[in-house]
Amino acid sequence: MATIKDVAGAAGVSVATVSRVLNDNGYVHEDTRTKVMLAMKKLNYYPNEVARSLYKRESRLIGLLLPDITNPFFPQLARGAEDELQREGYRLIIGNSDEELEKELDYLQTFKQNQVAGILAATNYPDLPEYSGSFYPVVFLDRTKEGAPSVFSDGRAGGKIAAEEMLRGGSKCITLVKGPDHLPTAQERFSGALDVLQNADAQFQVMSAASFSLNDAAALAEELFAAYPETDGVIASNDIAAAAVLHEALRLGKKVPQDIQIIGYDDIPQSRLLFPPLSTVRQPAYEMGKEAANLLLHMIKKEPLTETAIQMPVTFIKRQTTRKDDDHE
Amino acid sequence: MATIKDVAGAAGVSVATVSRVLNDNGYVHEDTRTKVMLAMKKLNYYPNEVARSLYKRESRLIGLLLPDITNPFFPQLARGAEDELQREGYRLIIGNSDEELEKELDYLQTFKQNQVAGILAATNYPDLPEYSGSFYPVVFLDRTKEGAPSVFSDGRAGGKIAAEEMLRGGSKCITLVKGPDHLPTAQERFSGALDVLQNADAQFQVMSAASFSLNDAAALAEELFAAYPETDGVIASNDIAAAAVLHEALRLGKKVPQDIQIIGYDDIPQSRLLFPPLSTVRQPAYEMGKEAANLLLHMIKKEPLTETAIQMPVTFIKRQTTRKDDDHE
DNA sequence: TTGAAAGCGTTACCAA
DNA sequence: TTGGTAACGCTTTCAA
Repeated sequence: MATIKDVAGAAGVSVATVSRVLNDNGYVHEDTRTKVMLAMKKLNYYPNEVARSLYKRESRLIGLLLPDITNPFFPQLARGAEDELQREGYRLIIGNSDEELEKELDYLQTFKQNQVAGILAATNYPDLPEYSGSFYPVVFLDRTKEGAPSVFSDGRAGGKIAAEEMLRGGSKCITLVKGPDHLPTAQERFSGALDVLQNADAQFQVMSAASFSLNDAAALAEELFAAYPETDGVIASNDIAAAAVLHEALRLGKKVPQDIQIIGYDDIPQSRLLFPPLSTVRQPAYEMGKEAANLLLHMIKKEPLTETAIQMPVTFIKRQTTRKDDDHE
Repeated sequence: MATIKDVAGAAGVSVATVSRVLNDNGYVHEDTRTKVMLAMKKLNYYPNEVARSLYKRESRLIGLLLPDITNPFFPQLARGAEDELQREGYRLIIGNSDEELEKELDYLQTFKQNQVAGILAATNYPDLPEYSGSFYPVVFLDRTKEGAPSVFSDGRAGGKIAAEEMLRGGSKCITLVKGPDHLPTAQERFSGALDVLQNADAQFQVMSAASFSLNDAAALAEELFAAYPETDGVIASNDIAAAAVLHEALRLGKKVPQDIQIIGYDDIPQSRLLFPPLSTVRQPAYEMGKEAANLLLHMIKKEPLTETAIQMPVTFIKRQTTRKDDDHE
């Protein structure tokens, strides 16, 4: 690979002037500029990012920390971030933590060692000192932290909407599925729904999901109908859980949405391909990724921030696992 | 962040000896080693990867090029690779090409500028000069290239299995969905199935899918039943398409698998949550990612390779969108 | 067994 | 408007 020296040699100038044309700063005569550009073209020169990073003490890499890219919600977040970052010349180093502290710390460590320009973190441990040190800017993604830059959606509102729609459809014996205790986002949507249900004229019960994994979702769905066979409405903790519940309901011969309504959360792409297509509360994952990337970009450029905590709106996607208003039995 | 100089200062030795203990090479007295280790601990020192990379002209970063992480098949590939690379201290820089040449070249370029140690590429353009230059080792993932290291699964066998199972279930009017023309993997599974169908006592027709996107899949499913209402078996190009077909079949009031059998391809995690759970041909995506990472690791270490083209086995996952042997109408 | 110093490819300061 | 050179943090000769 050609270096700046080669270019300087070929153009008959010093590396300093090559650097100047490269970065478009300082004075450089028009003639020598073209000479240099020609040489660069001829040698197919591209600057070594590693050398740049070393000098600048900052690379054009962004660390993206995710619980698990295998969960369909996160790839969208990642894509949103990537597409945004891309345009400014930043790339992503990705790390899946599996929600394990050790893995997370390990990734954080290597992010630092690679002099990342910033970090996008969907973490369960926002209070880690690693996130408050001023090594690099951090934006929390799908998570909040008091006073820290973050992008998330309105979980309480989402939970409320789900419960309201469930009631509107006329369910009288609702099972509310509570997501993993350690996930604040899961708790928020849960408590939003709980509030509504508690003040409503409907019977309801709560079940707890151990995780968002497929296996746990399937197990939960079975338990749910075993424990509460009279359930005629399920507010699931996310779309995966909802799919599992839908699956189990159909397996038991129930008609959806006539016998039982089901509402998911997230609106992952696959949800519309379920049958019946899943009614769900949509989080704008791709846009959240974009917003977070944007915020981070501003921080990296040390531009003043107007807002530091960006809350994205949540919307109800009415498909066919819920009934119409006038569809009550 | 503490540097090697700080450590040297604190330990009262030269940076050279710190480097020696760091890399565990060359002679260093036991006493001075402990002195140095103590200093490192005290200063919470971790070597700057960027500086290392610059000197070594190789970073501990691996470029991972994917069509689209949003397609559920790829996150698994990525996780497999990540988990394997992780153990040897390598991290992933990720790039989604959307199958666009320009984006791909752009990522390849920046991978090089970041001096990646190697590249894992799920590319449609394996013949690009970028892949044959000897800048960095490359392993093709889910793709083949004559004589080049690659990890893929046996598409023809997969297609055959799908067709055989379809026939075994007794379908007589089969629609075979052909995936995008530009995807060799899609063509292979297609031609495998085609071979079987052509030599069988069954009527069949072919439909072409423009892409693997959800929207196209949904549109295709509608067209399929409009064009071939008598279809009693669909061999889909992948699980997304199969989900769409299943969806449409149920919407039309068909019984699955009694009226129509459906077979997918890939076995993405969500497929078992469909109802009825999808019968499909499984590609071991996670393992493929692992194998590819492993192969690449060997190449990076310049270890001799026994095999360079690794073909992974494909298996039929019998769930409930296909009939039993004796289940014929 | 240790240290001095060159070099990896840039950028930026200071002189010219 | 240009060039020389120190510096970024590390590794690796080469000498001592």
